[in-house]
Amino acid sequence: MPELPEVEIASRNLSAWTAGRVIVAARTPDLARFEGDASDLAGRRVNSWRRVGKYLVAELEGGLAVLSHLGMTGQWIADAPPERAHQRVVLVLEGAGPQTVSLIDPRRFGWTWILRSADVASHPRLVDLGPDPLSGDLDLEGFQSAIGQGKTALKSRLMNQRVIAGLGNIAISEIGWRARVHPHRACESIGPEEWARLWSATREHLEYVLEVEDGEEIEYQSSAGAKNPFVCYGREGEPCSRCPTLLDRLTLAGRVTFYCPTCQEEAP
DNA sequence: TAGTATGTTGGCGC
DNA sequence: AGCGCCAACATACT
Repeated sequence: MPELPEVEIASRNLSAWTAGRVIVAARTPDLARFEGDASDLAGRRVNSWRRVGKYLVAELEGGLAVLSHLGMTGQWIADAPPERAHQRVVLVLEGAGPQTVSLIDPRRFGWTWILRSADVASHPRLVDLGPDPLSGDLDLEGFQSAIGQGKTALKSRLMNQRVIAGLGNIAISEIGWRARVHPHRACESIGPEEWARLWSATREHLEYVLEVEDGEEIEYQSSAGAKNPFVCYGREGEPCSRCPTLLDRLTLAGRVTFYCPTCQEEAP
């Protein structure tokens, strides 16, 4: 599930659960997609967690860091019961507060790395990431210049983590619909007002999802009984909430995008 | 059973 | 060089 907002929530939760506390032991019930030596974590105090695009970074005392990516289905939760399925990494903590935090990842697309803090910024997964749309640094001008003016489809640029870091397949549908810009549009054809709408839509989408998904355990849309919180994603065949048109779907780069054929015209 | 899934990498052809 | 497309990774759910 995780796109930028879910990873941001995970970062805040992990910080609240573990900052200032000592890791007694680290267990890796499933070593898939884990690099480094888990035993290096024992005895280290957690200084902080932060988010970089869709990555989580924990800084530990002594210049060690944990880098974590949630893949498609990963989430960190506190005090997972031992019988909880799909636990891939478990950090056991000392003192008051949750006794463990666990990476739960049914589909096992997530990754965890143990590395030196000094090597985080140059890690191959992080070194080429584009600007983060939630960082205070990025504004409309920076957003537009990051995406650029080529012939490439808007969706491709927004999905490319080297262009802008953190947006995912859901965000692309939501941003396009909110901004009333078709995902197939060549970036060079997008006008100033549309750029302004795209940037506002990006911020509004991210802030909206941060609000609705805030909590200790993120609910996947695919899980039984989960309500679709999105304005457009997953709503093929439902009426657009701005006009009577039924929302449609298209595939680009192997991923489905939902859109309104009336509000989001294919040609400028 | 087949189809689908919120991510990323790497190969191929253009 | 950069893109579109595809397959791969591994699993759960409908």
